[in-house]
Amino acid sequence: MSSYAFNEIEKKWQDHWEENKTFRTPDEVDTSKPKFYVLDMFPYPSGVGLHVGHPLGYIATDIVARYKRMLDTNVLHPMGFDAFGLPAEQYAVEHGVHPRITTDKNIQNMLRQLKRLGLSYDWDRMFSTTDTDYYKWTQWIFLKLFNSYFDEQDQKAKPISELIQALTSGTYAIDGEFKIIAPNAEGSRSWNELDEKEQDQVLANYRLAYMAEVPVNWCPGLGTVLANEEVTNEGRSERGNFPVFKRPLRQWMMRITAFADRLIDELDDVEWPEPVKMMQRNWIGRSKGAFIEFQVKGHDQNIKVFTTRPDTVFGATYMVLAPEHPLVDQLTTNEQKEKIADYQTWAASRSEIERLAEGKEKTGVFTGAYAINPVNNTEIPIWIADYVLAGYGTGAIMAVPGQDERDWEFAETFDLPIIRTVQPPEDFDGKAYTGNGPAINSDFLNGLKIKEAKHAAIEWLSNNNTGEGATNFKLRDWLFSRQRYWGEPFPILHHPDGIIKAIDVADLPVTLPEMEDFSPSASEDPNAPPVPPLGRSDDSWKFIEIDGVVYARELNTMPQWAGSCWYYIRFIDPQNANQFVDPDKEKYWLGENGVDLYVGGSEHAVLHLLYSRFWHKVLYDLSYVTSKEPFGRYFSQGYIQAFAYRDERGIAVPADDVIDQDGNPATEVQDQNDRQFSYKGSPVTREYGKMGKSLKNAVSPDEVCDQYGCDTLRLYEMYMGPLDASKPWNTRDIIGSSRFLRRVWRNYVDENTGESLVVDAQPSDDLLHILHKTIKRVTESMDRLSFNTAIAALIELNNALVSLDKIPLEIAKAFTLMLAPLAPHISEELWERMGHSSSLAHENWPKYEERYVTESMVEIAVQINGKVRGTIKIPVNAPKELVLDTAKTNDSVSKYLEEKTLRREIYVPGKIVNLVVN
RNA sequence: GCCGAGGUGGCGGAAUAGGUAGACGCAACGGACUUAAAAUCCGUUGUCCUUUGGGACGUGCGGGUUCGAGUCCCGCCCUCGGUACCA
Repeated sequence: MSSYAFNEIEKKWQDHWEENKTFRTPDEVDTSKPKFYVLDMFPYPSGVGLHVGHPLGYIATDIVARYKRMLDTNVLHPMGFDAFGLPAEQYAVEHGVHPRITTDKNIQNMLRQLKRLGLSYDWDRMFSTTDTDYYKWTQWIFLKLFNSYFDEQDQKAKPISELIQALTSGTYAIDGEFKIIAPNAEGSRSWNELDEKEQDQVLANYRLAYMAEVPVNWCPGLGTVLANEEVTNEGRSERGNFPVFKRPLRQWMMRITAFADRLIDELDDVEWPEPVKMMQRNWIGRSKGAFIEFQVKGHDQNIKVFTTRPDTVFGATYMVLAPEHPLVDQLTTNEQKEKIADYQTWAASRSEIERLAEGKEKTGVFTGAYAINPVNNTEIPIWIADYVLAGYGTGAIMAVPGQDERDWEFAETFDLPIIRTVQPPEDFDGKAYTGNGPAINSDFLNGLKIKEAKHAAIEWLSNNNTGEGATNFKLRDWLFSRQRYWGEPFPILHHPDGIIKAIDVADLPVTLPEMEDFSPSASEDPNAPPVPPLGRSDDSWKFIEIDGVVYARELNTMPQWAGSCWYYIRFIDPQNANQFVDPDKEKYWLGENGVDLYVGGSEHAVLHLLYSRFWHKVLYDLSYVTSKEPFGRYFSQGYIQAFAYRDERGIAVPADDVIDQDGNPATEVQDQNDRQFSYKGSPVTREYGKMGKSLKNAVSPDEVCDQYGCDTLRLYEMYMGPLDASKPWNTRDIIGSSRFLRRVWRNYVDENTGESLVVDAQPSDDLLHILHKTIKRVTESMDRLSFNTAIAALIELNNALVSLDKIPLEIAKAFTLMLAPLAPHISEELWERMGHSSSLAHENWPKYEERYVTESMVEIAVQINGKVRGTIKIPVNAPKELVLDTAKTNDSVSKYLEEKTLRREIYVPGKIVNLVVN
């Protein structure tokens, strides 16, 4: 017997690849050859290991890597672990086990699972973001950011030393808010007049990594900041139900907003799915408009607003400040104080999503103060309302109900005046009119179209010193610190007088201290200063004496994003102890376009990809990398979804143990409609969602490998549908991929004798046609990552071989090579059995010959009035007249032409004939 | 709410420039082989009507453009991803 023994075969070839380092990309490659850098989003090593959803992208990139190697390309295909993160830390808090122990254990398990899938990674390049050798360089990059500023003139990052130089030499002066202004400006001071602390404040306003007070969800009961999604509607923590307060905290920030224009504009240069580019553009949210200053009646202060519609300024009938706006307290009149304070408290407890939701009841409170509209000196009331967010624009708006729907709703609710300043069309019967039209009720703007009116308004405002044209972004600076233990420590020291000192590059890495208790310090007092876990570390770590000054270490850590922001660079040169990457290697592997193919889940479409691009651009400006963009081509994969079941209490139960009314396992009847499901005798309800731990519907790749082998698993996952679509896991369908491979095996190997069925004989002409058409189909499918259709083509070719007693060598070889990227183990085995002594990993991909791909006759459909009534076979190059005659005289067509008038004849060569009659 | 994607047989999906809807696989049904079962091989399989020939309908719902629409346009419904501290 010599049936398809996938267990032995897969073990044999995985060992072979490992022993021979088949997929090792040497440190020095032949750089005259083209390169292909294909990368996965590396996983977080979770305790439950991989489920079958994880490898979806990994299998796809592996196929590409193997395919590219067969096209004589240098391939870089690495893998690692994004191993800082909350679960290991949470486990440490609860069980006192050091996160490193948990993390290492999980990595070992996931590594075993990944290797079992036959993925052709260069494992010698593997690392984790938690390796000190790696995070040393994460800290190094952080220092580059800290020591850089954004030069507005040149639109690029530069070393802050250049700015200091310019300041010292008196090129600029400093204003009262520690911002740089023209020299000798009124009320300015020169840099050299400032003390060290003041100078530090100036630089903080320009560094790309800086500290600032920002409002966050502070949960003193947990001693940490929470994500919006971790806060309940009642304003309490999901975990533990502690109260949560919106409170300003001094946090590390990244000045990503400085790069907003480039992050939008340079998207044009990358080959990414258009929807992802769209999401990034919308996220950055560039809008052109104007800042306008409104004087407050009886106060010195002005209120600055951003508006995209400066043309409607005559229609500004009231103003709205965000409840958190710093001027609210000063402006509010005594009678209104209590109401305002109540409203502020209420608004602080609401999530941003709730606050922006349209269609809900508008809420707000009058401050009692009035502003003066600069264009007509009208007094307009100042309100606060939660539909204005502190973080967007200036946190204040001029409300123009005539041209803005939300303002109209608000004005109606509170009976505020509405003035139209754009003439709606006569048949317009809506409320706010946002369309185009001539300006009305607008003095010097009257009659102008929106675009002209905007220009005119901005010109008037600048001439009168009450405003200026401006571009505003929705994008906010990136909040970069976390109150956690299991993250990269900041290479930062705090001087007792508040000055921030960067640790010397030579003293990197700053390693995490050993600790027993990893929890942050909780408190009942919402105003108590936060004490992150590192605050519990030994004083010998927390304090460091330099030149007689005792500095305190920064106690926050970096977010998980930090490690994943640049790992694609480190893979190029992972062991380099002297540099974050060797410049020559970087130049070859990233080149002009960066990573050649990056595959990952669409949930990363905005944040991770945006943060990475930002860091990359800084490194590019500082001449550390050669490509403007990190990822030249990006592909979003879909999710594997699965059915999940909940009991009467709404708790998810293990999907594996759910049965239907006839006792069948639920997983076998999931696509039938008339099933009632139960778990341990009690009825359960069914839902559908992303496979994972929380829904208890995860399927481990180990199970499938045990039962069918990983070649089958690989094929099944790719055959489920297009890579970018989400699709349901259906265990029952796996058998189809398994049958295909067994059928392949039997075409090559006599199961009774073990003899090869491959013979060196001339294939029939028919078979050559099928072969070459298949090569064409598979090659084209591979090039567009359409592996499901590549597999379908191979199945068809294989089915055509089933009826043969022996298969010709030419066909057998080409078929094996095409199957190899998809199902590499069985392919290597068959290749060896055809007499080859080395791996097929670097064999040449088959090429098709045009003469076998084209047919002499083609079948086309004949339509009458757009309905197919028959088909005809015609020579490929038949002249139109002949085709139309053949069509009209065809038996099943001609009867539709009787007693009718032929009005029109359409012939699309090779496709269709359509005869229009009546 | 906002931004983005999707909806095609009993199920997963195919149809790359608007041109024969349902390739390929699963399930189901019929047959061959077998003492039997499994495995394997051959065939049928969108729905409805029809005696055969065939006909009508059909890509979430409602409209539209076109000789021709799964594909393009307008309006709706539902599902999924993101919404900045999950990453």
